[in-house]
Amino acid sequence: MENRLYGTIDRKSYEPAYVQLSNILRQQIASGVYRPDDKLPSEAELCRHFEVSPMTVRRVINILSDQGIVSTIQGRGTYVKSFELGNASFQLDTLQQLFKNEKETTLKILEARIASADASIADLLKLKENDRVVFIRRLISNKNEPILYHREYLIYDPNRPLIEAEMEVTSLQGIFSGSGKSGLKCGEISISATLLTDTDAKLLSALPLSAAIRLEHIFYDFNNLPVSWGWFLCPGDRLEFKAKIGVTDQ
Amino acid sequence: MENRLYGTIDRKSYEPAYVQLSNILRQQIASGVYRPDDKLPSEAELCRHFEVSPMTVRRVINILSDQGIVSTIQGRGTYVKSFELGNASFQLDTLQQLFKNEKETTLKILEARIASADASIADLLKLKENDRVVFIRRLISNKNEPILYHREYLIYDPNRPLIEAEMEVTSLQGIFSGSGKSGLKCGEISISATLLTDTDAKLLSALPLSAAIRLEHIFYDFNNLPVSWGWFLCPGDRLEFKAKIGVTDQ
DNA sequence: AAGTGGTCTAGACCACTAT
DNA sequence: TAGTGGTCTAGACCACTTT
Repeated sequence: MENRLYGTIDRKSYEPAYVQLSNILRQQIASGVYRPDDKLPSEAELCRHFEVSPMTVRRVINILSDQGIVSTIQGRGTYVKSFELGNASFQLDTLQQLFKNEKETTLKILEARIASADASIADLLKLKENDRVVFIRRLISNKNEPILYHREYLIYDPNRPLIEAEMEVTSLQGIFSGSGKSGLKCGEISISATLLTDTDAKLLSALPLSAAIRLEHIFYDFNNLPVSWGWFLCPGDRLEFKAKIGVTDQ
Repeated sequence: MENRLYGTIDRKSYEPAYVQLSNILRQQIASGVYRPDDKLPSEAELCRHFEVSPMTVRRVINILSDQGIVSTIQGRGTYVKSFELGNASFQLDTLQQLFKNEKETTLKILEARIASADASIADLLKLKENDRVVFIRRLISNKNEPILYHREYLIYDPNRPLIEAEMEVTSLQGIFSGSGKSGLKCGEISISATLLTDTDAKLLSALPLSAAIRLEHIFYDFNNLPVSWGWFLCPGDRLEFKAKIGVTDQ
């Protein structure tokens, strides 16, 4: 094959060799030196040209493979992938970043009380009907514009002081850190679209009959028991979740 | 420290040592042997106990770190992380899977014609106003229920036969593979909530004034020029994007 | 000084694919 | 048989943190 290898690794750089090499290859793919379905040079060739050990090249290929940029076939070679829509991933850290500017983001507890579980909540939290639950409503605003409205049902734990601690919460993490003193292990979140009710729209200073993103969540403790169920509402125009896809030459 | 290490690696297993070890550690974390903020045994200890080389242990720690389960601090140790909401990621492969059952999923081209770009489209696709673009409307249905309505504006390329090839497309990938014969390099996608217009609602057999997920996309070729801009609409109740978060003991 | 994570080497052996 | 990716070793050296 013709030699399309170029670039060298600066051993004096603070950047590790594997970072440099993966950047070199990613840029060559992004700039079209290697096109989708092209075969990359073999690992042995990469070792020789860039004067690194097999393990280092292996690491680089794994990184590119994890990023969905190349795929490997044992015995055949490493090939450039064309991007797939399904690889796009939306990160919730957009939400998290709301809380970075603490002074601009405020969290207000609208309501916090002990209630009794109706059939659907009992089912979700694996309780009996009429068992006690904690019901909390929160409003999160940025620069005095309400952005998120959160409703949550928590397993009631008489040993846990609940409301006081919540008042100071200024991070999204903090909202849930109080839930269940044994700690949360995992959870599921789903995203959907919904129509705001009149009362919800008023709370969020949104127009009646406007659309909103709904983020529903359920969290489990280390005994795999549900601890919290609830959902966030966010008016369609106040928050945007973005995803990048494909190779970027940064 | 007390010795909480247990489990062994089966060298005869078809599963590589690094997979076995990362599963062992993940399960111990999931089952509460190591709790959030706990320190894992040092890499040297793991080497000794599981009788593997430092590189193998390193690889395992990197995997767990990539999965957001542990974090490492040089000179101090490896610690179990409590899960962060911001780590949740929604994958679009939910969409992709629609097309897995080819017989149940159909794609209908509602319209495909050459149009002239208005100001906003010219701006997005980096054209001049009134330049020619290809406008396509598609309806994607599952078991005869419409699920996605797609509108797309493509750079017009007189050398490319457009419509014929599109008719046979039965994958989400295929929708875009025709766009720009030089191939697509990357793109951006954003997700938001919107209200369906009356005509859109009719097309999607949805109630008027119902909410929908809107996925807007723009794709670029290897010259970093925009090739395609458009959006999908999906009624709020027909498709759900889910994310898992935290440690799962699978 | 001792312990920790982080990078890297120069090989070995294996499984798979092509010819 | 030769070439490819995949796993793994048994060290080395470095940077950082703790004591």
